[in-house]
Amino acid sequence: MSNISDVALKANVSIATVSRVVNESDHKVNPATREKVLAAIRELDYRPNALAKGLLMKKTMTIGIIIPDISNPYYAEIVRGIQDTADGAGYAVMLHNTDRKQERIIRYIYLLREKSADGVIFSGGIINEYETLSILKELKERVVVVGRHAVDFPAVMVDNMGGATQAVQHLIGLGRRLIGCIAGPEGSTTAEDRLTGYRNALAQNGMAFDPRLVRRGTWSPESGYRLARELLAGDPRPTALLCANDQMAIGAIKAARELGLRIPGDLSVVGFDNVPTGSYFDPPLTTVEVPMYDIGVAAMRMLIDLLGGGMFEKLRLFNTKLLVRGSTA
Amino acid sequence: MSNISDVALKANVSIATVSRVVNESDHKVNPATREKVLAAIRELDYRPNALAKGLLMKKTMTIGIIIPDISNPYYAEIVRGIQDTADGAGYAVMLHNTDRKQERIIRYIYLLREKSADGVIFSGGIINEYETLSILKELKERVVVVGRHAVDFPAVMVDNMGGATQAVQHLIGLGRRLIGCIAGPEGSTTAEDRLTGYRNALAQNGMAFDPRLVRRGTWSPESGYRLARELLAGDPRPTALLCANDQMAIGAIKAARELGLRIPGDLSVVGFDNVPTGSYFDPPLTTVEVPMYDIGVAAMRMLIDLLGGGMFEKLRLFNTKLLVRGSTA
DNA sequence: GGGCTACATCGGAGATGTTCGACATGGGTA
DNA sequence: TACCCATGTCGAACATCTCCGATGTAGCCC
Repeated sequence: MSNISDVALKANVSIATVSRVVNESDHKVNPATREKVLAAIRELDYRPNALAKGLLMKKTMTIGIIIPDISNPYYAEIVRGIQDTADGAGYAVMLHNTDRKQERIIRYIYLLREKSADGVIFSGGIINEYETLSILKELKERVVVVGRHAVDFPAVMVDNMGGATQAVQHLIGLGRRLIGCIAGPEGSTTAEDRLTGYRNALAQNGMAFDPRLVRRGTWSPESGYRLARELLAGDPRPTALLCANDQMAIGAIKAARELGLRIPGDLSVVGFDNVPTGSYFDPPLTTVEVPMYDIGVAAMRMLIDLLGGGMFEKLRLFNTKLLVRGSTA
Repeated sequence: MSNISDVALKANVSIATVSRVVNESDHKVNPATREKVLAAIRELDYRPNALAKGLLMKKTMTIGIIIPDISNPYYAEIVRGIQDTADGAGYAVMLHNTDRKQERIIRYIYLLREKSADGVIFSGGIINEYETLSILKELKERVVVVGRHAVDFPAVMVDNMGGATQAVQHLIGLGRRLIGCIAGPEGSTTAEDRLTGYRNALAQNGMAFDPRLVRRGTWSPESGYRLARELLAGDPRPTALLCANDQMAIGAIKAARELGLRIPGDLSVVGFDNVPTGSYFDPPLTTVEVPMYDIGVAAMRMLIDLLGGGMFEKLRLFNTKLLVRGSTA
């Protein structure tokens, strides 16, 4: 690969002149010279070496994303929003999956530091997250967080509590009284908030919280299926189910069907997130819409502002929206 | 952030010695000195700067992935396989979405060059791909391709043709004679191969290919839905449908349901890929399984071998497997 | 015991590719 | 002649690795 001095040699000018042409720093360069340089660049197919540039400028135009799992459509959609925005602003993206393992989170944070990433977008917490995330502090104000976290970074959040409350309210409005919940895993703030929203709605309606109606899954369809079978075989048997995400709701519906229960008649089910395929189910899945893509966009915008150094809104809260479809009645 | 000379200063040794300790190059360093250096490193929380290292060594331990769209679960699963393997070998991953736009493909290739990525995994072709991909040649043998492509790189391929043929064979075996096809978009070799497999199966059974039974979608559920409505309203009306991926199959099933058709009775539907939620549908989706995760793993392994410089298998073909579930009978 | 050799250990300096401020040059104008 | 503006050149700096040479010491032979 040719470098800047190859270009300088070929164009018969100095290295600095080439640099000026490439960076269009100031137009203090003779048009004829500029043309010579551009011709040499074309001929050698020269591109400036980003490593050298980054080393000198202390800016790499690269950001890191740390999430639990890209094969989870929830995160895939957020990442897509981040990437489109990053790309538009000239940033490249490094992606890391943690599976919520503390060891990996820490490792990736250090890796991103070594690679001089300009900033990091982090999502998907773990239990003892404070000590873990404080490592991120070393990146000095270069972090945006998606979701509620133990450390105070600029954040994009979702009103998970409100969404869950609204969903349960909807079920109560339909006359359901035995409302079960397939919650997310412990340690996930998203899971906690949705569960809290569920409890709040019960409380607001003077209904008792019954732990026998609650199970904790892992976000996967399999876990939703398994736990729904448990709940539906138990006593009391719920007549409605709030699932902490669509994947588990999908699993739950399958379980109900296998047990001969009609949906929504015998069992109403609400999911969460509004993944693309939810509306294609039979019955179409009632769900709490979370604008994943927009969340990604907002997170990246916030990071760009942060890197820009000016003032900006340190917190962006997204509201959810209940989408009533066929799985509840 | 502290650098190597800070460490050298603190440990009272030369930069070279610190480097030797950090890289454990050879044990030609006094244990006492090593301990001093390690202590300084711990104290300053020093990490070598990957930019400087990469610049010098001409190796960044970073690879690029260029795919159409990470929010497509098919690619998300492949990417997950790539990343797990890359991570295990110490490689970081930069991700780029092209939406199959030539302009973006080219831009990302150049970007990866600028950033000195050690290698690239490419998937998701476009029409005039030869000229586009020949740019990749400049990366000089540092590319692994997923799927059939116009340029000869080491490749991981899927027997899409065989899979489609087997699926149609299955439908014919069930007594279906009017078999429609919702194919993928033009320009995608995956789409072409699956369509060819469909035609081959018809030919092998002495059945005529009827273009009225074929439509081309965009892989999305929406397109599957829309095109299925077209096909099912047309004449002749198909009694079975091969869809080029699960997403479109899901859309097609919804369309059929809305038209009052029973599945699989009135219409048998086969998808392709085996996305995780397919088995949770009602009826569970018969599909051609493509081992996406393993494909990602194989592609990354191949790239690692390629970067290693030794000999290795330049082509890896994955067979598909028909998963007969409830959507066909 | 002295001198030489060999080896273990460590330091110096160059090289990687880039940007940019400081400085040089050259021609034109007052 | 002096000065100024438009261009172009030079060299430092970024952080790292590695070759090569320097230093010191121990062992060995005479």
